[in-house]
Amino acid sequence: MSLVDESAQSDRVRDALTAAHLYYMQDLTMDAIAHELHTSRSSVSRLLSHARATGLVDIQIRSPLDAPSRLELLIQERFNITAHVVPVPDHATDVDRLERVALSVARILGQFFDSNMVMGIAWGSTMNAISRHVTPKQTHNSQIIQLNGAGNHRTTGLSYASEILGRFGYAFGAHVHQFPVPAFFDSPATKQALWRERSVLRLLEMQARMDVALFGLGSPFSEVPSHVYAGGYLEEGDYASLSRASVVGDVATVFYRADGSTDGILLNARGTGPGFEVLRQTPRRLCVVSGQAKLPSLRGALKAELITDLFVDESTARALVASI
Amino acid sequence: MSLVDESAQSDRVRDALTAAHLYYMQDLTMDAIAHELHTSRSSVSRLLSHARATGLVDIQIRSPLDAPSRLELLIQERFNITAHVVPVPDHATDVDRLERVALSVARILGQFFDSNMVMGIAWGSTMNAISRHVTPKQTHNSQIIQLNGAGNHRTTGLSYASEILGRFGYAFGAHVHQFPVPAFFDSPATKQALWRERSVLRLLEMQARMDVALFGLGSPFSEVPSHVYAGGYLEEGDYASLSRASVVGDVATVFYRADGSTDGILLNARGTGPGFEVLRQTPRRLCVVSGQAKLPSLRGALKAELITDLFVDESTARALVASI
DNA sequence: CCCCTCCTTGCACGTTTGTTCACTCGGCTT
DNA sequence: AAGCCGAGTGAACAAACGTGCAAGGAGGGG
Repeated sequence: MSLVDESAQSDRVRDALTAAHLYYMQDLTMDAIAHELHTSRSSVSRLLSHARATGLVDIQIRSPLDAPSRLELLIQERFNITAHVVPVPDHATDVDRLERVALSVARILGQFFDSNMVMGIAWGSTMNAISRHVTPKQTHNSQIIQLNGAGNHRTTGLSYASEILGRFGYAFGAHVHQFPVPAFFDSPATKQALWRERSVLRLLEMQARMDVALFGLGSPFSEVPSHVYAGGYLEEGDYASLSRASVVGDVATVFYRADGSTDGILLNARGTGPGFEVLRQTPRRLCVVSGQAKLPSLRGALKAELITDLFVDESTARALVASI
Repeated sequence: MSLVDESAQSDRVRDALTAAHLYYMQDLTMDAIAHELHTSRSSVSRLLSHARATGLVDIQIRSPLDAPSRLELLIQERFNITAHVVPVPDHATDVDRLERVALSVARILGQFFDSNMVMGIAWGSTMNAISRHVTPKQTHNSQIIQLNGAGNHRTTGLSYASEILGRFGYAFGAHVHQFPVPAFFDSPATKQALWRERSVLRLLEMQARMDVALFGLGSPFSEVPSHVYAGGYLEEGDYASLSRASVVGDVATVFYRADGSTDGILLNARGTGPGFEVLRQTPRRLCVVSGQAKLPSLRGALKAELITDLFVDESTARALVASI
């Protein structure tokens, strides 16, 4: 980028800031702003879009604390976590549902992440959807780390996962640390060997002291399988083994049962995600769920105490509390 | 308010919250929201207005830190305070100017005030303008206290000042503590006597430990005199005395000279505002200035180190840094 | 030096939003 | 019991807004 571009850039930012001020603080119309800024109304409209898209304008919704929705209260009481229920009409399709929850999360994420923090991020269709909408927020000295490997026997998986991570990193101005290993090793021994490599150890150490974790849930046996299950990461035998072990879901390729337990699930010895004892040390663990298909998986994750903040669509939330 | 009204109220708030979510987080159109909420588009428009007006939706503008305006930087460097420059076109009238600065301050004030805080507030045309626009924000156990008396020889001044204070108190859900004394006593002895009353002492103690002070500036000898000077609070002789003492302005009826000094200004023995040594103990001291007429007054207040955060219109800001 | 490309601009149009007005529906009074 | 009052509603209109498009301009490469 040339010097000229740079100063044009900062001009643009300054104009956007001024426009935002005039629009959101002083309630001028875009017309009036256009006049003050000596440009056209359309340009002001675009400036304001830009200001919103780049996080110069930050719009938050704050419940008066005494009025979180009934559902949020119920979930809070029953599971001792903070719930953020996303209103989605009951007749919405699962795709809509995911998209709308993801959009909401993307907008609110900045409230959980700040300078000098480390955020761990999984990958999958939910994370992908979120990543495409994250509202930027400038931070310093913050890190985004990949929670689990993404390669399979066909590709190194780098592009998909790294695109996702990259978008988060870009939005927050954070360093991105990829985890260049397969999602599942073919043999536990290989994993153990790699887990002694210094480059991997460095990453594991960062995981151990991260401030925020962001993840969706996998649900291997629902009709709408998650990315891991559709993408060729697992084979027939693996499925059978998961089924035998009564697995109901996974978080970052670590599988668990309905009661939240993980002991004796063979596949976990080959998976690359952080063990739950590591995850549970993380102060804030944001879980994003949409669609009732993930309900069993969600129940298990709650049992395992993996979640501190749950983002969930309204009807799934209702189902969660309905079914004692 | 009846029980029915109350629940209708909370229904309204819940709807407003949902609408705000759908509009600001999920980018639906009002039409779509109307459909989901089973109401008309107009109602949604009103719901959203309501949500904004009551602070359910909070819109902030955050400079990327590396790009505060040139003016803000200059002021910061030269006076060691935080400046918030409000963009106002140069050809605006002084009334416009005041109104627009006040609106901006009203919108941003919530960022400086929170639960369990004590905020001291002066009164005058600036405060009046701000009070008519404050965006509500619910707080608990917070207090608003009046910085100086408001009576004159004709009225007790309670209604004017208490309307102002009342609006702030209502917006923040804060207790309001009025200061039922005249702006200036006729004799210093009366002031000293009252200053030993327990009710007054209680107020002075609160002033001494307030967290935020909010005030405008008076400028006795400019063409556009402030409320105190127009309202019959002072008499001919007082003016002469101020003039002899080279007074350039006042903060909450405490007068000062261009160099920030107050010693030997007789009127201060009869005024009721907090002494500067008290004010300077307050962690955040927000000063709102609009119009170049107040420039000398502003310079004096800066010399006296009364200000930690300055809100000022663009052209006055420019004049402030231009003139060295 | 010219041309090509990419980015930005303002206009024109269609869409979205704010607001006025007439109306309805409880609650309270006479 | 009738009637009045105020709050809230949707329809209709007017204002404000977003966006596709063609034109213009700056930068880089041939």
